[in-house]
Amino acid sequence: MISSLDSLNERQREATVNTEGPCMIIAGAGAGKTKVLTARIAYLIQEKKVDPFKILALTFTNKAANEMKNRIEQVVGSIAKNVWLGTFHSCFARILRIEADRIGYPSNFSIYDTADSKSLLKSIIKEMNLDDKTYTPNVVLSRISSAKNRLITAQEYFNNPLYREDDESAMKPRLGEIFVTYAKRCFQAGAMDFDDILLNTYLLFNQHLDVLYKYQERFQYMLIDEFQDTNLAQYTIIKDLAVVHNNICVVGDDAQSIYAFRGANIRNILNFEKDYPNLVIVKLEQNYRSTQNIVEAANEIIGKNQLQLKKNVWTANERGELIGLIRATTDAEEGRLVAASIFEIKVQNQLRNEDFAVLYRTNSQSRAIEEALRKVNLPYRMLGGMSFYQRKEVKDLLAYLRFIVNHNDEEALKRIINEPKRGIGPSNIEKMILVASDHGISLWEVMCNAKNFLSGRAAEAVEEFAGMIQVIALEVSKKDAYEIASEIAKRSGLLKSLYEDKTVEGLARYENVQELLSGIKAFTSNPEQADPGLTNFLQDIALATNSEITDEDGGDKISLMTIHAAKGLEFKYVYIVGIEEDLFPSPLMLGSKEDLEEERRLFYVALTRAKKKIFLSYTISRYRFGKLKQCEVSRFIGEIDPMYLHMSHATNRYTEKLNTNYAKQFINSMRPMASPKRAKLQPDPSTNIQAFQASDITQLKSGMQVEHPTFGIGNVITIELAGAHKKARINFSGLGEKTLLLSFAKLKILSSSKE
DNA sequence: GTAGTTTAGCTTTTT
DNA sequence: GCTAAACTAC
Repeated sequence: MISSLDSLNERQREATVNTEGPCMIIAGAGAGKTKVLTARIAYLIQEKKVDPFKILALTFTNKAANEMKNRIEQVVGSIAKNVWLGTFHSCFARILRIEADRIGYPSNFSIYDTADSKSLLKSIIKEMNLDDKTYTPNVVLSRISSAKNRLITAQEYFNNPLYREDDESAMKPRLGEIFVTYAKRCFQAGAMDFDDILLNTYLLFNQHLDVLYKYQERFQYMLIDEFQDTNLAQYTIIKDLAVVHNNICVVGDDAQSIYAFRGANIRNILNFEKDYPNLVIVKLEQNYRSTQNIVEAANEIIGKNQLQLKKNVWTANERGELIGLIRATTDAEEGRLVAASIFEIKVQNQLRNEDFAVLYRTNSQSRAIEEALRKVNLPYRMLGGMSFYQRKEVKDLLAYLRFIVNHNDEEALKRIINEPKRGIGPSNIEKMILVASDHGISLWEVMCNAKNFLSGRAAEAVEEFAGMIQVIALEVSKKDAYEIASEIAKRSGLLKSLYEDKTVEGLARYENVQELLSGIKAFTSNPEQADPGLTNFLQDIALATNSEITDEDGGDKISLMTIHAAKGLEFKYVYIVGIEEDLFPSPLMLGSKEDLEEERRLFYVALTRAKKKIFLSYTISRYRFGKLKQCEVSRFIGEIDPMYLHMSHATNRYTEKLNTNYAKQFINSMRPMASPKRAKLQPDPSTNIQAFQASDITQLKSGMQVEHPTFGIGNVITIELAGAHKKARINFSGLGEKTLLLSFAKLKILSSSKE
């Protein structure tokens, strides 16, 4: 018999073996949802002898997909690889690649990420001569995105007077036009954005019934993870696919629906029964993860919501410890207190770093925590945030690769045409775009014949660039992804220009590119890799966001991440930081009761990550947008019965000192002194700018006297490394303090001062 | 016209 | 705190 069935309780077993017909598993937090899902797939393969190729299992994140794949493999062996298991986006993209020609796309279509989409929208808005303040890319994209998630195409949107009225009353009457242009440009570029992957899959199935039949036939069994987070597009596609075999199993927890902002519709799970009257519902209500205190406090929070399915989450675990409250004065102190608490608990209980996690509402909160952990030498790992693949230099190299594969990829071309600088500036690009639209040919074709349209140096630069791309594009079928990537990195001059940049940030960028290259190497040299080609690599990378590369250094580390990223994970000790009214709930989510309920579900998700103990921390002041702001305790803390809470010792030491006005006083004392009146920046006539020779600024230290060609003579106050930049605060005589970015500043060192 | 600097402005969460 | 746009100098 299957070993995995043995470790299941009665309900879990029921959810596992009930394979025929529609089934909904409502799984409370920590109830063994992943366990059931994997057991179910293993059961299908081993017991029911179902061909793995005929099983489709969809998740939301790559992380969840990978974990599930590994667990199934442990039970059924390498045959597990044949299961169609992946994120909605990656599975549908796979189908779209196969069937691309049916909807007029090339099978090697590019995938635009959010940055690409916004950039394209920006240029469209500019070309249409619209005010970029009423039509901000953010607003336009979210409108387009939500339309696509509701299966509304650009044309339908444009033709429907209802949407136009909506947009007109929002003072954005031309949104429909922008949408249509955007869709056209994406199509011409052979590119899909994230939402297109869903929308086009839907259109493919609806316009080509033979294709739909093929996949309906193929997917004999379907499993959907995190069903509460599906949007209309996802739900409709699943439903269409399930028509023939009707073996659809959805797993979810309405209490953990936290993606409405991206179109998720909690009603998909609340109303699922209406679409499938003979639905079997299994509720997994026993929590195996957390202590009684945690389960009860979390239940109390989620009980405040109206929109939810009835269930009774309970646990047989010990009562456990109370929720610790940590109160700090600033975000930096919050970091210190959290780090100190982790250190103390770790030493006292002989725990590992990986038993701890720090969760926050926004990625920007990570900085203070990181600094504090670094100071006490606690190793940590950050998930999400500004991911590796979003770094400029990484995106640049990937854009080169994308463009080599797809010469129509407009956004990729925009990135690389003058990066590194090769003398093809905005006005020349403008010219070529004009020529292209006049002749009805693509920008790429213009570039290949630049001599006919441009003059002199610019034409040469363009042709050289185009020639380089052509040469390498010819090799795509002969060489693997790594060979192509390292060749283009060298020949484009990208590596060289980064190598020559000797600043701290230049060095980091160079290393990032090298890291990307070795990542590609790992991809091509993986023995299980059937297709090491560039096209395949790009398809893989486009939808793989962050986790992969960070997971490689799998040492024993504390986890730092947003609450969203923590869904599905568990830790012994969980610190939820920044429980403040202007942060969590997010002020942007207080528009409606439903929004607030989503924030409350988010809080619920955070609380239920913990096995042993939760710490909630807040501070009375916090740096935001570079300024110190006063904060209030979040309403969510007030929603927890005080019987579950206690103030931590560390906090009391600080709270003793606090009086009622302390926060205000503190902020006032921290407020930087009013900057001196800006003097008009006239170059000092005594400085001969022509002869000005900058010194090597890596030598620069605080206390030195320096000369700037424009600002004159000043004293270096501090040199600080702020993120990717190195900055110097310099007090110039007569001008006051100025902060200069050292990577650009031209400074002459006059004295090496008191060293 | 292009490259080099400085400043303004904006940040929820993710595929 | 970081990026893109605006500005300035070549």
